[in-house]
Formats: sequence, structure tokens, C-alpha cells
Amino acid sequence: MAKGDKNVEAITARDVDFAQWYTDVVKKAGLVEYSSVKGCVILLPFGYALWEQIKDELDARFKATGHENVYFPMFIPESLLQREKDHIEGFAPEVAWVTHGGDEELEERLCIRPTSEVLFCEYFANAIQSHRDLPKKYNQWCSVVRWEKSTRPFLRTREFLWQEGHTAHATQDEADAQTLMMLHLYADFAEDYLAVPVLRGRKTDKEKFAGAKETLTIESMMHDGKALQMGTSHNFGDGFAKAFDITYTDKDNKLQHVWQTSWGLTARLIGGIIMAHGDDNGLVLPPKIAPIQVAIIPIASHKEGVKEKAYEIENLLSKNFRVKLDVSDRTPGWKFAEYEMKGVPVRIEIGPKDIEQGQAVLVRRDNREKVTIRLENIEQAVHNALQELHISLFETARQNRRNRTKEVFRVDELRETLDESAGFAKAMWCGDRACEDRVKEEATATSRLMPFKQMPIGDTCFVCGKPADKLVVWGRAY
RNA sequence: CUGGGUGUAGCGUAGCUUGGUAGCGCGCCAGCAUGGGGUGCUGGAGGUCGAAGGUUCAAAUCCUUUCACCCAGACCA
Repeated sequence: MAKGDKNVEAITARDVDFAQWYTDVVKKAGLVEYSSVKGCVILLPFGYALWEQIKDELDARFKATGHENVYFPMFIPESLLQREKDHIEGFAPEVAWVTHGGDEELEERLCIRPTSEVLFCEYFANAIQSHRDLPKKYNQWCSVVRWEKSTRPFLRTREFLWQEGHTAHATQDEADAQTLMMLHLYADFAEDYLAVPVLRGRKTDKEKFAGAKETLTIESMMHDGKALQMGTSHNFGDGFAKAFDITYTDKDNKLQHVWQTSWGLTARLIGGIIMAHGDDNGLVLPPKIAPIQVAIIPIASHKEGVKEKAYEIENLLSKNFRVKLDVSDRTPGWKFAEYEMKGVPVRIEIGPKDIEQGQAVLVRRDNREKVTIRLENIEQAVHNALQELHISLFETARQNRRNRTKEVFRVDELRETLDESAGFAKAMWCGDRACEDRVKEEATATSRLMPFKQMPIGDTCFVCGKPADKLVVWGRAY
């Protein structure tokens, strides 16, 4: 152990114990604190800032595609929740109930929304009369509650922040197009903004949303090879419309049911970013969502001109980047480690020797290489470093996915493959639910998705051997 | 919900078997020096042992219940 290391509260090495590493990073990077209620966490400023970055960007994209924000209540009367049979069956086991107001027992208990489909449906049934009232394209940012049995920060909490979009359309085609559009919006966001490569496709009936006709999904792979669902877009067809009697009068004065979609994405994404990009030194944040993109660390700041130069650089870079200049009296080494733990993409070191030479030291978070740059080029150098870092994160994650994706032709082969090393496995499937259940039992794997881009690797089901035309990606998921 | 583990100062821990009201390291505060990878020295402050109940003259220590956290499952975003 090197001198000084006794002060380091080291995190568990990523490849030694991934689960423990994750917990360490979440705590040491100052993202969350546990509360006194199981599965409910406090999002600390830095953790919440990540959510704000995600929220702001997505919100802008939603608005650019014609959606409006609304806010619906958090309580749902039990009778309302029960209107759609599959929906209630899917959610009943994990809803939290409010039974009392003060000391008085309520006549009808209220559930705390696990999702708000039924509330939107109730409203739509009332608000939609004519084809002129369509489409309705609503979104809300809120938290929902699901009484999960096992919990962990970001990945599975009992209360979590999310966004839920709810739309109603005049035609099936419109609803189909909406479902697909939102999925691609999510996918583009994940790749362009979070630098997390995703697979786009459809869920099997077994895995689709309770009450949906079809669920589209984006699936990503974490560094340890396990899968994480990053967002889903559901096509309801006219199922909910019929259950809630949501009708409109069309141009020919005929009564029609509407066609609906819903789509959602949660603060779980933050867990995805951590597990996709993080390393043994902590978080590694994709530049576009990093609350701090550049940390400026003055060296020997008591010396003549150092602070002044540091402020100068801060002012200059602040025009185009999110910058943090740390003039606290902690030592440079402490600051280096701290901002690395927090995943800050680029660090600028500026000290007396640099100033003499008209230069600064730039360090990229992912490779931690120190590069000397000319002060007059600093904006360009930071810009380039951020851009290269994004590409590098994306490519590294994609390479990991490539390395961990196999093709399998028997269920026992799937099990062996995943036991040896977690990852994705492609296999042909006949479409039979029984086969999917067998995969779960015998290989403890679930179907992640049926990619839009189907590239068959055979023509028989890897479970039952009957003719099969569906390529499914299987894996073990968070 | 099942199985295993843990809970003592902000963090990490010793003490628990063989009851006698807490010790260490880091961090924190003050000062001086230092400053290019978690800086050094000196001096301080901070806990009543997750919570509740019980046994006892006496409980961090023994018993019961309960809550939370971690790991692996089952369930799920």
C-alpha cells in the first residue's frame, strides 16, 4: 500500500464483486443515501442532478414531437384499477394501499399509482368526444410506487422517478407509428446522450406490459454481461379503450374506439449508466449528461497568479461547458480522486509550472492519460476530449456486448454459456409460451427481446425443435 | 417472500464466547507547515452500542420480538 493510501476508502474492484462495486460507487460518489423505509432512497444533489439532465433532454424531445405535460393524481380508487383485467392482475401484487384518512377508514381504499393508465383512460373517456379531440399526446413526470421485495438503489426502489407518456389516436396506424416513434426516441437518447448501445425490438407476450397488445423495448448490456431494460413503449390497440369505453365520433358520424399507447422510462437509467461505464475508480459519466463536465484543479494555488489563471480558465470554459473550479484547501491528489469517483469526464490541472509555459494539463476520465495542452487551445481541446470520450464509452460498451453475445441451439447450451459468462444469447424460438417457460426453468434466463432486425440463425426452435421463425435474444436481467 | 450475512461516532472497525455502562484508524474542528495522485505534525470535539421488550444488583455483551442494509434466489422498471 502506497503512502497516503490509508486515507482512501477504496471501492470494491469491479471484476471482483460487481454487485458490491455498484453499491460502493452509488454511495461514495454521493448519488444516494438510504432512508428509513426499505427501498426508498434519498437522491442527493449529485444524483438528482443526473436525473435533471436526463429529464431536461427528454422533455425537450417529447415537446419537439408534439407532446404536452400534465399531472395526474397519485391515488387510484380500487374500483378504477380493476377495470382492465390483465392490467390489475399484473399490478395487484405490488401496489401499496391507503386505507385511512386520519383515524377514519376510507369507504374505498386507494392505491398509490404503480402506473397511471387507468387514470388517463378515465379522463380520456370523458374528454374525448370528436375526431377533433384527437390525438391526445400527454406526458407526466412523477414518481410511482411498487412494493418490490428486493430493492437496490436506482435499479429497483419502491418509489421511483419516471416519466409516463399516454396517447390516444383516431386510427390504429397512428397508434402503431406513435409506439414505434417513441421507442426510437428512447433508443436514440440512450445512444447519443448516455453512450449506452441498445438493442431495439419487441417483447414476447410473456414479458409484455400488463394489458398491452404489444410492448417494444430497448435492452442494454451492463459491464458484467447482465441485461437492463432501458425503456419501453406499449401499443394498447383498442383494448383499454373498450374496457374504459373511450369513444369518439368520426367524420362519418360513426362512433369509434380510440387507439392508445403508453411509454415510460425511469431513473433506473442512472443505474444503467453506472453499470455500463463505471470502473474501479468510480463513476464514468457520459459527457452530455455529466452535471460537471470539466473540473479545474489549481495546483499550489497559494502561489502567485495560480488562482487568477484558474478563474480565467473557468470563465472561458463556462461559456460552453458545465465547469467546476475547486479552490478548496484540499490537496490536488484528493481532488483528483474525488472528481474521478464522481465520473467527471475531463479534468484540467493548472499550476505555476504550466502558467510559466502557457499550458495546462488535461486528463480524460476514461483513460486517465495526462496530456499537455496550450492554453490558447483549451476550449477546442476540451471540446475534442468530451467528444472522443463519448465515442470511446459507446464503443467500449458495444465491444463488450459483442464479446458477450453468443448463438445457442439447445437450452442446456444456453445454460452453460450463461453460467460460464453472463451475456446475451441468440436463439431461434417457435413462439410457444411453454418453450419460453422451459428456458426460464432450465437455463434461468428470460427473453429480452425479438430484435426488429431479424437475422435468423436456424429454422427450428432451440427448445422443442419444431419450426421456428423468431430470433430471440435471451439473457439474465437486472 | 425464501436462504445466508451484517447492524457499536460521518465512514471502517475492536470489544460479545467467559455481563461490571466503550477502544482504535480515517474523517471532522483549530493551528502551523505543505501542495503535479486521497499531505505531515500538534492540539481538540464527537458514541452510549439499529429499535422495543425481557433476564440481572448490573446488558454493547444473554433471551425474545422487530426494523434496516448486503449477497443469492423468486417477483418486477
